Amino acid sequence: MSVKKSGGRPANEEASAALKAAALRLVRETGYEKVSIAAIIAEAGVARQTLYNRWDTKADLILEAIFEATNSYAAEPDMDRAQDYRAQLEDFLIKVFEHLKLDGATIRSLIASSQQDAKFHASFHAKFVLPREQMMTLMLRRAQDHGALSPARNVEVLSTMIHGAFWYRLLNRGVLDAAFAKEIVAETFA
Amino acid sequence: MSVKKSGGRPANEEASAALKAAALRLVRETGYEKVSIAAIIAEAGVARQTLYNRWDTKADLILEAIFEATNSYAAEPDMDRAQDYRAQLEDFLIKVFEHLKLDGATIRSLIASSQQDAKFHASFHAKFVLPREQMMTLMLRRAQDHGALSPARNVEVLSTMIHGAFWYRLLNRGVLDAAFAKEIVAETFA
DNA sequence: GCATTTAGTAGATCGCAGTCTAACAATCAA
DNA sequence: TTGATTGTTAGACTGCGATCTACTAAATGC
Repeated sequence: MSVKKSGGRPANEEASAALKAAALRLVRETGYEKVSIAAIIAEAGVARQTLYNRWDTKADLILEAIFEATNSYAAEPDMDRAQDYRAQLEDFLIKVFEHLKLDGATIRSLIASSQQDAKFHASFHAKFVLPREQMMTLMLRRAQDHGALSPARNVEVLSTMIHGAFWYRLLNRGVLDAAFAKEIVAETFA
Repeated sequence: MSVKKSGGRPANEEASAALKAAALRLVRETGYEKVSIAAIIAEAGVARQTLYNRWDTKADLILEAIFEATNSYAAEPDMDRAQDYRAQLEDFLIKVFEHLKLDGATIRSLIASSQQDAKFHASFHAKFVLPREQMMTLMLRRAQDHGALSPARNVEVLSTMIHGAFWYRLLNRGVLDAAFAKEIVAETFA
């Protein structure tokens, strides 16, 4: 994929980096909707078309910028505590909520954008949504395998309910804090 | 509120009705994003400003159109079955999912719009989201009061998880069918 | 060199939501 | 009847994301 046939001017990687950095800075500072393409390319010192050579939409650019900057937040949960599955889930949720304090508003906007553009939805779902959902399902399945969760429970549905709970709070500007994480865990293992 | 001080030309109620009808028809037929204000006012045979005299945004108009047309779908669940709380919740979810087959795409777009406009979010939340959430909480509390659900459960959190589950599926283009309703109910009463 | 290919630049253009303007219409109060 | 008030109309205008155009720049292979 993306095989170069022959020569041609090489893409300027600094331009991509500058665009991502500008986009990230401006979006965190000003908010997704208020940042214009004009502002991003001005800040990056790059032509409009150069941006559109690399990304199809504003949402694509900002997804990649956020994604690169925060990949670590989707990290595999701590395996040292594999003995306590409740605590593991709680830690995971608290870490996710912590990240959302910084980028929650932007992620809300990306979710919104994904509702308006099927191509972007596919990319957002594959890069962002699905991996987190699978990680959650995996954690629940492990808890189930070790007897911490009844074998009768449907871990996929449970994962959707947990994930859904904080999407719902995020999209409705509800509070996402450690107390909510605890409450979700309590209901999950009830 | 909305007290008229004196005279002035009375607002043409037919124009409002025509706008709502045009908006509803076009949105269901063509999709939220693809319908332009120009198309709506052309179909309604009304001036642009007349629309903006009544609604602040496209989202406001379409919310009201959808809301009026489908108020019945948020109806109180069947009280004849008050003896079986699991079945009551399942029926409720199945009814909601049934409605989403018709207007799910539009509601996804309204959720997206509400992420981009704080004023619209407040109105959407008050008119659409909160009533449904409260109805769910009420159903769960009744089940709890009658011993169908453990008194240890947190019904607000449970309600968020149930509601969140189908928001999550809706926003991620997942399947919303009777089987999913059954699965949610099973996990809730597990 | 020179043709070919791919990128970058600057700026015009398009489509659409939302605002503004100016003229006209319908109502009430005096 | 006249003035004040509010609504409707048609259309210009603004702002922004996205596309398109024409030109320039940097690489490759012969």
